[in-house]
Amino acid sequence: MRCFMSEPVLIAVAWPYANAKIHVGNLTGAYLPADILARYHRLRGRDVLMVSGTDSHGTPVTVRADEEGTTPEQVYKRFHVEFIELFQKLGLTYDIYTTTHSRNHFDVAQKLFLSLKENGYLYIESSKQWYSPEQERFLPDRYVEGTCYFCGKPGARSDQCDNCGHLLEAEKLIDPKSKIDGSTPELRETSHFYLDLEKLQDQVGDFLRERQDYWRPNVIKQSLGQIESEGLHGRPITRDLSWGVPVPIEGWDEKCMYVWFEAVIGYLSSVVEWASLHDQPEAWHHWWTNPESRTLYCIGKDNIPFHAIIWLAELIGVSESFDEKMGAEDPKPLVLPYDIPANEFMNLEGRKLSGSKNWAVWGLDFLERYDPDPMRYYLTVNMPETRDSDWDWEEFYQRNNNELVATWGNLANRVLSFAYKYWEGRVPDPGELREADRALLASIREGFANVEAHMEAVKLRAALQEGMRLAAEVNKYLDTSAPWFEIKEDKNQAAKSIYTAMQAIDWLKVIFSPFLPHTSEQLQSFLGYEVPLFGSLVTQEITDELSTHRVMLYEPGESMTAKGEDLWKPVELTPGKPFSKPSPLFKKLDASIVEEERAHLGQ
RNA sequence: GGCGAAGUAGCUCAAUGGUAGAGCAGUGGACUCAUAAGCCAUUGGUUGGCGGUUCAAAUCCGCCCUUCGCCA
Repeated sequence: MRCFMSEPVLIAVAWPYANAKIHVGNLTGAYLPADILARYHRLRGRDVLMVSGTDSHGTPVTVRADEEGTTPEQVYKRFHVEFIELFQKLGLTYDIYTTTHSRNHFDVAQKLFLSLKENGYLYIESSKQWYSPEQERFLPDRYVEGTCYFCGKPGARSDQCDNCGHLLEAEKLIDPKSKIDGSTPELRETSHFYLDLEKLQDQVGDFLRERQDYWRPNVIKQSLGQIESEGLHGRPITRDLSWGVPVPIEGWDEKCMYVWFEAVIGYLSSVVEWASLHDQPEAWHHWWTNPESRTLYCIGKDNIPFHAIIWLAELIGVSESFDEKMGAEDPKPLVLPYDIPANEFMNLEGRKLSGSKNWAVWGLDFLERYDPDPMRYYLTVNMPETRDSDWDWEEFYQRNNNELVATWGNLANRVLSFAYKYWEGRVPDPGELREADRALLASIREGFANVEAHMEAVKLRAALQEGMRLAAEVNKYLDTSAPWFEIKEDKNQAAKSIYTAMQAIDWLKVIFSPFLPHTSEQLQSFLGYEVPLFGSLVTQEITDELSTHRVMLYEPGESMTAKGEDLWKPVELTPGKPFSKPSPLFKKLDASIVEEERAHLGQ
């Protein structure tokens, strides 16, 4: 059983939707920055929980299931299993990666829905929707096609014409047909619950205004801009659909909650699930009702309104009612977002990513040919933190060879090889350090503080850049002290140089570990540590009354970060300590990969 | 159409009113422990365009162009 004594940090990661593979844009936008933050906070000894899961419900999943002649559940599971495989290979340390299709999520989502209703933030309104008499069910807009009343072209969806771009009113669509069986649907009156955003808008606006100085401008201004220009309006949060979380009200069990309303609740339900899987069912409070808790939402810019407005409004509206429903004697409100460091998008070779045109670099496909750390490196130095960025194979190749291999990997290799050769695999004893040695170590020490500042501000590319600058500084130091000369004259002098460089590498290993965990662990073992920095990822099948679902869990195990100590600081390397013969951390890539990879695009 | 973000060296990005900088690429050099890696030096910019405010603008204001996201 784990004890939670330290500062709670919840890393809430966007939930991938179960109808498309994950590409580098998804990774750099949300999933990778989340893991970098999670690992950093773990190193600080904080009580980190990184959570997410597959967004499994909604119309697109049912559309695909219909097309493939299978069930929505099978469709979501196929993607879900692939997502987990990718995250595991890339080393994304989700404490729990689950799904919205679980009994637990249903319970939590329904409790939250009822809390909002009881607190007066839901209302019912009726509208006209397409209904298929043949199938005896309502049809989503995208199931109905007809002729556009603007441009006269057939094949227009009932809500929008792809030909002329006009938004359409369903009633006016000419000759509507169901895409499923070609039958003619009719418009019928139907009722739905709406989230009363008008009632919550002042509280949402005030909350955002208080965070103007440290949230990213894109997030704050977009949300406030909408509130201040148009104001917020009620939004329907239920659907006439069977694949989803049923509305928990008598007479409404034919309807489901709308995915955008329900999936974000996963940030809460996954923590509840994590707690119960670890036999500490009350532990979710540590992150969700504790005023000390910091919740960071890692998302892409397309998700900003759902998090900075709608989810925020849900949390404010629920207040302590959810805790009450969970049986708390002294119920507390849910914790509101500490930060939402949304990223922009990543393009590919100058063009927008497009799954349907195969204009994408797919995560799993990439990892069949390359290692995870080079991908993590390139995606971080190119992270779209302030504007859209671009994946360019030439640049990937250059940065891998010039920066990872040449500056950092080669530094570790040259120093450890030299030390291994002349000191028989033991850390040399430096005696008293010289001025230049102390100066180098002082600047790495300063590096911890610099990188820390960037990490706390979620400026990950600047943080990694600082790490590389420090690695270059060690290279410069070596060139000046030139231990390969010293060794010929006076081995004691060389011992000082090599000890200093090894010490620097040991520290840089920590600084780089949130970004490059696989190679930092390799260094950890080369340097003779018996315990790894981080734990490992495992999967498990969970069966509940609803279904069976796979979860991925992070297990701290016996790792250094499991102890809850602050490891983000220089620790002295013991002279005489045994270490092993090193091998290169990174592979040098051949220039030919650029053309090969480019040839695959768009095929 | 409304809201928002972005446009700076060949490329990727810094620089919140005070002489436009860094890394990579390019060019030149000395060295050899290391994955021919590393180190030193160096070329390169009408800051998307036009206008305005100011002693001073990449930065503030207005209009326009281009790209992207959300909403209608």
